[in-house]
Amino acid sequence: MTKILYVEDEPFLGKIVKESLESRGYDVLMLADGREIATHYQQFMPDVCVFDVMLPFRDGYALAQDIRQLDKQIPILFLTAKTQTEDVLKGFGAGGNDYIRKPFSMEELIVRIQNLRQFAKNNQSEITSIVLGRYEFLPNRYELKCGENVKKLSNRETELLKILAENRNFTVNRKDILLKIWHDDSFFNSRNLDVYIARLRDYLRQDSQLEIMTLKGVGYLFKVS
Amino acid sequence: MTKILYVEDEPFLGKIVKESLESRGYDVLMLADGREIATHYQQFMPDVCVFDVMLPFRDGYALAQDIRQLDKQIPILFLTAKTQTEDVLKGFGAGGNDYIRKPFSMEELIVRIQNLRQFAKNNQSEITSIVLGRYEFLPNRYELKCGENVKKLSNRETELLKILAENRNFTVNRKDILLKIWHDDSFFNSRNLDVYIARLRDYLRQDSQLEIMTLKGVGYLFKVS
DNA sequence: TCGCTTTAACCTTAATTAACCTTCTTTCAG
DNA sequence: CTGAAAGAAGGTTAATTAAGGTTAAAGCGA
Repeated sequence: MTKILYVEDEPFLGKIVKESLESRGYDVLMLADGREIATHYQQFMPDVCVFDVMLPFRDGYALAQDIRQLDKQIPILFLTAKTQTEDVLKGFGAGGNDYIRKPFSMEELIVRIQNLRQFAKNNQSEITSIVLGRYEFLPNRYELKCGENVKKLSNRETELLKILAENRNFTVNRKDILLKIWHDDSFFNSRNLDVYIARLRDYLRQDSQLEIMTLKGVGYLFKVS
Repeated sequence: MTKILYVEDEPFLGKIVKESLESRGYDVLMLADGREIATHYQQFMPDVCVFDVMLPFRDGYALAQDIRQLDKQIPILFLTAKTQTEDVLKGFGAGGNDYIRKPFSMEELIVRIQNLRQFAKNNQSEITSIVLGRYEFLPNRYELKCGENVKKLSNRETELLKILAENRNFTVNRKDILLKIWHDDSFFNSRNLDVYIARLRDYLRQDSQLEIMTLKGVGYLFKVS
């Protein structure tokens, strides 16, 4: 079931859109404004975000930037009455992935949501197993297998390895990891991350082809040949 | 360099769009119709497709279906004067990933192309390799190979060698390097660059054909025969 | 109490700063 | 016009600092 986080301040339109999406099998959380967006995001864990641009307190662009701090992948779609090209540019600049001008048809909204969703899915399609050299990582089961040997991973270990494995052969910023796992990049959490990196390196020592490489001042690169 | 396969039958509009994209550094192949699309696709190997919908012989939707036979991943963007929602639906149904209504602004087209490109990029890690004389440089792996010998490079070393290698046999300004790596060309960072240049020279000493030549007051020239 | 997470202490390595050396370039006396 | 002196630009190597690694011990919540 695809979950949609929808922020819309016009209650009448919001109600129609929400019900319309729900009638097609989407699970929709609608907010009237974007205060506390991060909290709602982390609790609801949506698959797609749909933001009206003009909102009280904080506009849709600001919300998109907040969400992008937490998740680089999740599709964000803007919905707005603004028709100026520069608004569209601003939307993409803020990390949005699509931009629909009001008035729009529900059909178009749905097809664009599906499109974004499918696109994003290719990046991380319900990962139940990731092969890492001689190892097999089962994030949903909190397990790391190496042949017959099954190592149980803790929650933090799994979260971290999941981020690294999803971005294998790409660099991941320290800051992004900290925000994603600890929701805060203070000094202590930073040292905390070091501890978990050391543990994962230890667990992955069986295959010399695997390497969690440090990029000082930047982050990590999990090399999987 | 991003390659765009653009099919447009209105020569006047086509010319403007093509030149506009080219002026921004895109490599554009424009076709006036979609006959032979598969051949052109396979020869040109574009990164993004942009199709007008109404075309002689075969419409944009049909072209999209053809392309999808060959490549499930490549982003396809439709460009059309049609404003009916059902056309948009048809576009997505045919395997398109975005749909812009004419008239559109070049800025919006470009930002939507960039967005699609970035999205698609996440799906495949491209391992690039630059051959430098007897060495092989793998910037994404932070490695410099010389035969069997693999030297791990640090973040700064890699960033610098990447700039030099990408511009091999061309001069690179000191200032550009400083701004790109250190985001600031103050005295200290300038001396910092000297230190890293010395290191790279040391690492590359195995092949006397390679030379990082100093152009005093200008920058460097990485000579690779 | 057990297992995980956090804090802490001490160690290692990359990045920066510093010190001193070399080489180009400019300039000005001859 | 020539060529040494002076200064700027950069080279080289070493020292320092800051980022992160490692291991152990202390919290802390079922």
